[in-house]
Amino acid sequence: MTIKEVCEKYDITPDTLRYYERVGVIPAVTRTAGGIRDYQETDIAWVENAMCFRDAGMPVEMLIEYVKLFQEGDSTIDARTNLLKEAREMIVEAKKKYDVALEKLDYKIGRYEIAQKTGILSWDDCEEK
Amino acid sequence: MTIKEVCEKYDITPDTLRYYERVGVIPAVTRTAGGIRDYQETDIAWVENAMCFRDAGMPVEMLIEYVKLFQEGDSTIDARTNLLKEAREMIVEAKKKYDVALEKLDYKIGRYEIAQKTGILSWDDCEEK
DNA sequence: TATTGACTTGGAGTTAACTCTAAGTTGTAT
DNA sequence: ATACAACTTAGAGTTAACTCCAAGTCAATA
Repeated sequence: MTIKEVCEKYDITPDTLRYYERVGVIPAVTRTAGGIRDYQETDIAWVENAMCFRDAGMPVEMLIEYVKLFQEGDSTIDARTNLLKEAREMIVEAKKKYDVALEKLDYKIGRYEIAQKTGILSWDDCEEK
Repeated sequence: MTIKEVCEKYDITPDTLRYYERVGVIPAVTRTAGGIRDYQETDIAWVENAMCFRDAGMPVEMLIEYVKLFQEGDSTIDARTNLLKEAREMIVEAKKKYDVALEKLDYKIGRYEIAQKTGILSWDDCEEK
């Protein structure tokens, strides 16, 4: 699979894909004899993982660390497990914050929808729930 | 309430608080005769809102836009409602991605915990669920 | 075989969101 | 009254994560 095809499949730019490889967010991608990237199953799986965790707000630094440990082999299983658990905690905490914001938003939106009918706000926009 | 007290209460730096005020993420804060910030209830509510939405990944630009509309008065109720709904959508979408990552992580962690017992990985680290 | 368009690299530039610095002011404690 | 910590501003600097650029190489087509 060419870089272009991977980009289209995952809606990502070639620059970002090359950047991920360069800094180590994903391991070195398979190349053709001429040196052109030719993504195999495994390369694509790494891309998918990277994007998934980036989308969940995990820092690039953390993904680089994981790939580095992975490449060092089985002796890093403990370290990798810890890293994954740390990542899990980060995501769980972030989700909590998203829920708080969502609750606040829903409250505000409810208020605003009432205000839209009357054309005026009969309450303090900054009030806390 | 002094800037320091607000910082301690919300675990934020004075620089960030001043930055938020400067760019308009929150409206101008109440001052003492000498020009020193003296946060009132309302000022603090704005800070709390700003932090809540920033924690949920809302861009500073969006908060600035909201405050700007708020200061323009009741004629912007529709615009503000739309902004809030857009924000809601962003958060809902982000949460979905967090859930996908969490599922992937839990699967991996489960695998790794088995591997920790044996000391080796008998599976491909990159496999997809 | 010549052209054309996609690919390559190293390195510089951009953007969002802070974070720091310098120079000066305020307010509290001796 | 004087020190001294905490506050003020404008503006510069930093960091993370891309994003772009220039100069060159590869590969499919006329």
